[in-house]
Amino acid sequence: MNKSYDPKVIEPKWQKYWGKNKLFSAKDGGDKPKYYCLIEFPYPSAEGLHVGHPRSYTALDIVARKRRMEGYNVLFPIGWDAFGLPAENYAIKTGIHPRIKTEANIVNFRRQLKSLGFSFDWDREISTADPKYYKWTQWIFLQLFKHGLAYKAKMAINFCLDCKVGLANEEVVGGKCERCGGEVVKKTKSQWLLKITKYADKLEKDLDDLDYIDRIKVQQKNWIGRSEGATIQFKVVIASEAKQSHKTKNNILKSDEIASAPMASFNDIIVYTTRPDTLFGATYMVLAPEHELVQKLKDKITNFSEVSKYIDLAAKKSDLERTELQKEKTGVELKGVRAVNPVNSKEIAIWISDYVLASYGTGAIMAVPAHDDRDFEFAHKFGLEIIEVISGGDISKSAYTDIDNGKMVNSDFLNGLAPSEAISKMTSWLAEKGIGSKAINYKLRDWIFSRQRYWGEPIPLVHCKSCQKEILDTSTTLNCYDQETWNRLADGSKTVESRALNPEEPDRYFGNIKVGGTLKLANKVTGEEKYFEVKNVWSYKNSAQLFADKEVLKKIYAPKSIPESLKELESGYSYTPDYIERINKNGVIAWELQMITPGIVPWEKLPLELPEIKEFQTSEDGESPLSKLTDWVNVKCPKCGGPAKRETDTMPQWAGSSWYFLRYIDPANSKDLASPDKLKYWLPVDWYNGGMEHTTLHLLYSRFWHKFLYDIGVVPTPEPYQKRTAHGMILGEGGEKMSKSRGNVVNPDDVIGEHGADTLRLYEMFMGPFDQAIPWDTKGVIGVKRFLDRIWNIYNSDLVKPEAEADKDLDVLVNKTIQKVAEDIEAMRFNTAVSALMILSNQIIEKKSADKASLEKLLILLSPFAPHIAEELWENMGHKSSLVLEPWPQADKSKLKNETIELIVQINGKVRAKIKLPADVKEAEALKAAQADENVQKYLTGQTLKKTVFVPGKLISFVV
RNA sequence: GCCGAAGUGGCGGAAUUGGUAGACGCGCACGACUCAAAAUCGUGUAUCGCAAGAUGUGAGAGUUCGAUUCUCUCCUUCGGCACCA
Repeated sequence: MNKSYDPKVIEPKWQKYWGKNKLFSAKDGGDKPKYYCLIEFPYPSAEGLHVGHPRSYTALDIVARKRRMEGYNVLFPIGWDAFGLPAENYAIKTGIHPRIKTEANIVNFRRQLKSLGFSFDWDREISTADPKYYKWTQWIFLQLFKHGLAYKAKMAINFCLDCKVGLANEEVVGGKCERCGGEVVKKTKSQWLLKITKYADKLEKDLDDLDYIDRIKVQQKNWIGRSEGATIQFKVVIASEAKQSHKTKNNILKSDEIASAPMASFNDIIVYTTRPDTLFGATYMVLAPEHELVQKLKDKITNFSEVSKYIDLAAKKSDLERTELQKEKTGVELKGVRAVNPVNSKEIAIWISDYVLASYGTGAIMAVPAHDDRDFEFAHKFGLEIIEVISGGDISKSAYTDIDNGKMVNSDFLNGLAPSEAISKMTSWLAEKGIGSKAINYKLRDWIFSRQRYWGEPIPLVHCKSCQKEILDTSTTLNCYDQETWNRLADGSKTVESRALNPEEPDRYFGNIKVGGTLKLANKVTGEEKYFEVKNVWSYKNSAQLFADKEVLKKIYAPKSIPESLKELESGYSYTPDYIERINKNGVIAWELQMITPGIVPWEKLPLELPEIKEFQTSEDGESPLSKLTDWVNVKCPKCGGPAKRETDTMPQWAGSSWYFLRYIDPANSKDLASPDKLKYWLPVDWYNGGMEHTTLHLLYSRFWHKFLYDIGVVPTPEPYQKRTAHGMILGEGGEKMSKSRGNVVNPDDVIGEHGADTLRLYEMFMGPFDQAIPWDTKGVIGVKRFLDRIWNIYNSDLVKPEAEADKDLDVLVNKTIQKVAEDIEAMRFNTAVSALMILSNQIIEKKSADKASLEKLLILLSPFAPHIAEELWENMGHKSSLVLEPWPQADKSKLKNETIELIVQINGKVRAKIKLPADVKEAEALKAAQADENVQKYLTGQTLKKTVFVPGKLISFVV
């Protein structure tokens, strides 16, 4: 009677049954506690489902099914991340519209997912390419735009010369075009960017309270790359030819010399450093080649042609070259100008080099070759001075970068301190003197958000020349004469204060500010300009008292809202004492500004649908295919009614997936992206599982969007996902990545066809630790199928006779299994959970008998993993209602221990005997029994017993 | 270079308040069934040894009655970032 069961019959039967009876529908409310399980919705590719999908989906399907049995109202939804490049590339090749192809792929994916028996709520299915859906993607973008978090800037992007198409970073593989293998060059284009950097601190800090696996937290933290340090101001002076030629090593300037130096103060160079303690060791400074001051100092630099040549060379290097050629440092000294180290008035050289990045910090560094590896290498190559300021290393061999050891030397008032102490002492010294301040920097960059592609959400904006002209003509200009002020003001979308910035020259930063007016901010150093709408203006004196007294504040600002800066103060932020003092002395003007881009007008009639086109190829000059549709592009400006043009860029694939989990909550809502009540009920997502590859992309992006939506009051929680786990990749049979070209792709359809969905599900859970990459093993699949066949035979043959009486040992094992399976599911140790089920079934087979209750419990425990066979056998046992509705079993704590145990007897740490004893045996009895053992006696006779160790229920250890 | 994870049979892997190393599965060997094969079932399966026994969790040291588990040093593999000052 050893039959194998036929999944082809029972699996479709139960899939139909579950669907018809809506057993997996989530209710928007009710008495049950809610539980939101989420998997990353798939991109419906032409290849169909990959075996990797079921790994993640089965795992959370198990959790969802367990939660339902535990009495939760579970939301476990599914949808389609339907915009994306492959469908568009296919369209370019074949002329078939991406929508047609994508819809066909979705049909295939839906069939495949249904054939796996996942307990999705299919009534909430969504697709990001559906205009009813992307209406809200566009709406969120417009909110970002209106809050100054979306802006356009000129950027160098990747561009494939063969395909004549702009590429995303993800589409560049090894410096070549992913599609055609052609050469990729940098091309400067105007791009939309989202200001994710504004959320850098929150994205980092809030990770602490989340239940994300450590790897994810660490990776996101690294990516955000927060570092604490200080900015330090260096004055720039003109160097005499004589001083230059002597390569003066100890040229200390007198204070009047600095004051009378011919350079204006706004040509200070500000550097960012994490090691202000080493300031006495700064022997030169380095600017990024792109640093604006290089151009500004053009007339003063005596070797400008050489400098200019270097800048051109650096600009031509691709990212690849710039990192590949990092072995050898290059650079050019700016002759004719020198910087002054503010701590000791020492005159030092200024260099430019491409090892300093324009995009990080201030684009300028102080070089401390004795205590920084890169500076050390650079100083050695160009023969620059190296001064040791921390003892403990050997700076003749390498830079000493240890921050935890060593003592400050050659550093005047820092001498003798530990570096960490020196950092805080130097930082406060700099602040006191007004030549530096504490600063925080992030590696995170703004998110390049536009694609010159067709198959994505159109960006709902209009470019209007007349609106632009109006703003340019009517705006008040505010000039910034130094970079620091610019940096403080030009951030946008926050409150900025005037006067207090520079109490001595208040008018210099003051403009004619009106609510609703437009403010033009002009950087007089670089020529850069930015425009702001003035949202609010306040003026007040003696504000320090106001900060402290909330009631007074309310009176004064009753009709208006409290400015953001004051709110921050209330919630624990603080200003430095000298800053408060300056406010007291001078009073303060505060403006709430919002960055705007002149001439760009939101298109509010959403959705802005993708127009139909026939040519999907990006144009010669890298413009979106949409730009060729003149009828669509030319519109009336929604603001002034004049002639205007649409934005033709589309959003990247990451847009739709940044908020999809919100739409599942209320998928048919046409008034809101989801109703506030339902959002309040379902959020946050309780458990989200996905791939590690999305840690710094989708996961970070969607946290950013969610935090923004929280700030504007759309969603009720500051974080979208409470718990995030990640699955490992499934590799091909040889341990290599599965790919079409290697021919090692396993198609889930084939596995299901041969062995059934339950086998595929169970195998993927059993194959190894869930979070690790693991190769596919066809033989392993067979092993799991054998297990299911054995299960089938337990219930369908005379192999096992159901007994009325429960066997005591079996009862203990059943209870142990209940506990083990439950714990393992929560900890995602699915492999050992399956193993526990195998042990239980093997035991039943060995005993050739089992009671009804035990047989039922085995089916319930198996059902989240292999739901079809479990339902079928459940029905065969005579049950009328679905197994899905059964409660999850609880282990009987009194039945977790066997009555007899094998006590291990060790002598000097070596196992010498195993004796059967009652589980609750006392030490004295155990000792007697152990000493009575023949083998033990052999080792004990003639020895003196030094010590015995007794571990109840486990072992007894003799030391002789 | 920095950050992170991990090294256990022929293979995937079990084993956490430190207490029988190798659960479970694959593979392999032998046996049963069969004319035969497949499937299935049974037995065995870390290494050396006939055995008693000894050795054994990347390497080396340490703590301990006892270490895959804790500490230190080193090696290797994988993943992420990569001149981030």
